Amino acid sequence: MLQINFIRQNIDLVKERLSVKNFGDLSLVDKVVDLDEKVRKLKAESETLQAQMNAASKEIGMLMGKGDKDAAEKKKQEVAQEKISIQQLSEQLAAAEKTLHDEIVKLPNLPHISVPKGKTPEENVVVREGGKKPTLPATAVPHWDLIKKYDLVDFETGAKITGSGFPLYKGKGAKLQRALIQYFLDYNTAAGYTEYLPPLMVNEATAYGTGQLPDKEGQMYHVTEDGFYLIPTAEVPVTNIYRDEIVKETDLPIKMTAYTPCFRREAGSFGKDVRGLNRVHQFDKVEIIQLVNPDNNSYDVLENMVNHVEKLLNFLELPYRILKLCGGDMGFTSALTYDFEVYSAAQERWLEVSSVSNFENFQTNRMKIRFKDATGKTQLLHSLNGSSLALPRIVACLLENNQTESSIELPKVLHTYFGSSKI
RNA sequence: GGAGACUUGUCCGAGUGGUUGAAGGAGCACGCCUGGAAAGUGUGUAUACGGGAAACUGUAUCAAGGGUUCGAAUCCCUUAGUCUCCGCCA
Repeated sequence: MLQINFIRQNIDLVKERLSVKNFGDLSLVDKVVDLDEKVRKLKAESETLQAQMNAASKEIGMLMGKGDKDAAEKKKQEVAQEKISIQQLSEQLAAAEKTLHDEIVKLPNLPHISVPKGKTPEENVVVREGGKKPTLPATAVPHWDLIKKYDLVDFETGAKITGSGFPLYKGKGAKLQRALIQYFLDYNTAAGYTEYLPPLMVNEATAYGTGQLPDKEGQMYHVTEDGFYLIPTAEVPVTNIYRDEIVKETDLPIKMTAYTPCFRREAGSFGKDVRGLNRVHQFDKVEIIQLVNPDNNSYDVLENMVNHVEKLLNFLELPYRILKLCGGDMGFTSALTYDFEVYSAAQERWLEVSSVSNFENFQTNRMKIRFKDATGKTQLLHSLNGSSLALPRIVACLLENNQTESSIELPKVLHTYFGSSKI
């Protein structure tokens, strides 16, 4: 959520930045400013009346204390009149505040100054590429065939148990998941991230905090009986750990990592993109999250996280590229996003495996995650997060890119974790 | 799932309708004391929003929401959470 004070003081800048994100309705900015003015006016009126009433009530209390019942009764009558107008005014105020809030949450985060203009994914900018695309044997096949050949994932039985898009990992396929999760977590904790294992279902307030509600409601599985949502990413429960908290400046930065399954309805998606492990309803992911002091440049932290994920891909010996997303392709809450894609050699296409973003204070404003600075002032933190990494597409690439006639050769870092150098 | 107890500031803990944003203590910060420290001692120590150049000031907040009342931390209702016992269960 953007800060209303900031909008009020930077109307033109806000509009200009929103246009980079191709935000359609710039008049919403004016609307929000008008609503804010209305709220403030009503608030001033209402509080003045309230102050009068509080003073009168105190007087009555004092009169009662002195035993002057008649005077107290008289005062009561007077106050009773005022009470009605206070009620009316506070109803108006509450309605105005709700309207303001409903409108302001529709405004997406402002993109960072360096975000390229653009509407479609084609306009994302390739920052750099790394790794080497392999030369595959003539007999090379996509991962969904390799999965069958080595009996790693049973999609059909997964569909029988739950539905399509719920893979059942099996044997070495299951073990590879475990090995990757373990490796990613070890790699992250070695870099100073604290490991968490959060609840996989969250309540409404939590889903709202990271911005999944209200606009991405359809993306999440909803347990209506209890009002819970299955998490679409560890970002949701983990960032909310600090919701409504004021932390000490000396505790910063807060670095957290978590492995969780992720659940996504992906309503309406189908076709060749969703074959095999390319897009599923349940998948495993390890996430990294940082809450940092906004006075230190949080974009340095973003670069740092990008380098962290990039090194991981180097260790996995996968060919990758890093994209800086254009305004139109960025998420609602993000100020700057880098996507990581790995090259799936048999499918001959790039697959997104990580998305690293700086949200500045957009999420923390919603969640009221703050710290006390040196002067004793409370300030919002900046939040950042990224995947390190999402497993299914990594697995797809590991399988495809490392296939030989009779085996799949795993990168060295996984040998100990997997207990073997090949499948 | 059933029965009961409870939920106050950073923490502990008073407080059953009236100058209570909230006693007291601990912690923390600053000062005094000290050669230095401990002890002692003094002062200060929530958040949000609004007004004001500032000093300061108004409103709200005692789990959350609603109600009764001129007035609620205190009374009533609803919800959530914690604990204890029973049931069930990995």
